[in-house]
Amino acid sequence: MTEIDKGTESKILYAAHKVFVNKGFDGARMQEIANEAEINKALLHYYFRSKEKLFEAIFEDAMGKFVPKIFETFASDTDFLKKIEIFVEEYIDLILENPLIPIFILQEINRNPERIVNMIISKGANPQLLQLLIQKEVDSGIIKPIDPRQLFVNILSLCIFPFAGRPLIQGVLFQNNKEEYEKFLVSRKKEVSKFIINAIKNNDHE
Amino acid sequence: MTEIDKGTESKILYAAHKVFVNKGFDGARMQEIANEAEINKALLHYYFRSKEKLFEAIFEDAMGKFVPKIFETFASDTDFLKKIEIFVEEYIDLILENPLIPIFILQEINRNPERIVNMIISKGANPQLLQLLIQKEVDSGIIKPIDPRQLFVNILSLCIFPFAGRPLIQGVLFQNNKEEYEKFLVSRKKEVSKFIINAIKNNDHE
DNA sequence: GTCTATAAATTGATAGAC
DNA sequence: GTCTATCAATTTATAGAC
Repeated sequence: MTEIDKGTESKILYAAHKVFVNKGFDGARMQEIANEAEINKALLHYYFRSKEKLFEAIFEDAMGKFVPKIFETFASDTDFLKKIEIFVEEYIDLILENPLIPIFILQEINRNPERIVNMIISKGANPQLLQLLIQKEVDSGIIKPIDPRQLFVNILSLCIFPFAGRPLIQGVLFQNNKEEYEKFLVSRKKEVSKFIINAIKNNDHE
Repeated sequence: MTEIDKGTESKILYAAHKVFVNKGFDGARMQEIANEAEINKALLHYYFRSKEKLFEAIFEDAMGKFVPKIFETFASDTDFLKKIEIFVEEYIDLILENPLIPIFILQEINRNPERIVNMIISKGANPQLLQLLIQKEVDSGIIKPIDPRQLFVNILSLCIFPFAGRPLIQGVLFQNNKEEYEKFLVSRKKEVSKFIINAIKNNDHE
């Protein structure tokens, strides 16, 4: 806790977040969460019925922070290429503040793929709108012809993967230099949108 | 086993691969591996001392299939842009045959980041060479100025992420239509290299 | 090499006192 | 609400017969 004791339930949620995000559901231990929260293990079951319920609270919260954001930025009515710049910058910033969330989410959706879709839709995701919006840019000739879904997945890939694969890339490309990799990630905020815009901008158009 | 009984050790490795890749180390159970291999649980410990040792055999094998390949393609002496085409096509094909390996590797390197680096180097990865090679292309004006490491990470992101995030993307963008998503992944073999080449090709140059 | 039986340790969950 | 003590089930690993 950064703040001064916000009550037991908050302490539990904070501790559970830390442990689940680091270890995943299968690797997490209720005892470790209790220790982290500086309370007794039995109290976890008093506030949340089971490990599964406690996990769901944490997972839903993580999804809520990372999924709607994707669709919000693109729903604004700025210039499309500008929207990409803003999205990439803000999304990488968001992940920089919670660098373990991507691998946590990827891990858990693969462990239990069924529950995902409804959760996402309920959190306000509107993939159809986003696709139409991209298609409109293609039709008007502002960007080169591309399947909107491919572009969408490309954008997400470029933002998210470097965090999910961090140990690998940091180890191989940066001799495990944490600070250098941090800089590398920060500089991606500009590099990635440059890369995407170069890829799709239609130079014939004016 | 697709082939007719290759001996106990092979049966174990095949079964362990299946279970570990699907469930991860923490989620895997020795009993399930034994069932899958149609042998007794004690026999697992006879052939491999412990769950940890058995896991390492599987993990090393997975790394061996997916890491060296990255550097091999780029070491050939074809035209650089052609190399990107070939790499993207072949690497996506490789993952299509083992679609769960990416999330498996990402999950396990995050669970135990330390052991990674040495393993990769020992498998013949040569990141320095690849960086120099990209830098040469920049210097000669064939591709636009870019940090070689950024380009490298971009290529990997675009190839790997759509598999790691499959349940999410397939669920949201494809209403969970498995066949459609399969087609989408296959068409990425062409789409991704087009995207990358558009992004980096220097049109001023000739 | 392969099996049955079982040990030994871990872990999620509950009972019951305060 | 919070704690101690403990249950019950699971799970890795080993002993020992064949």
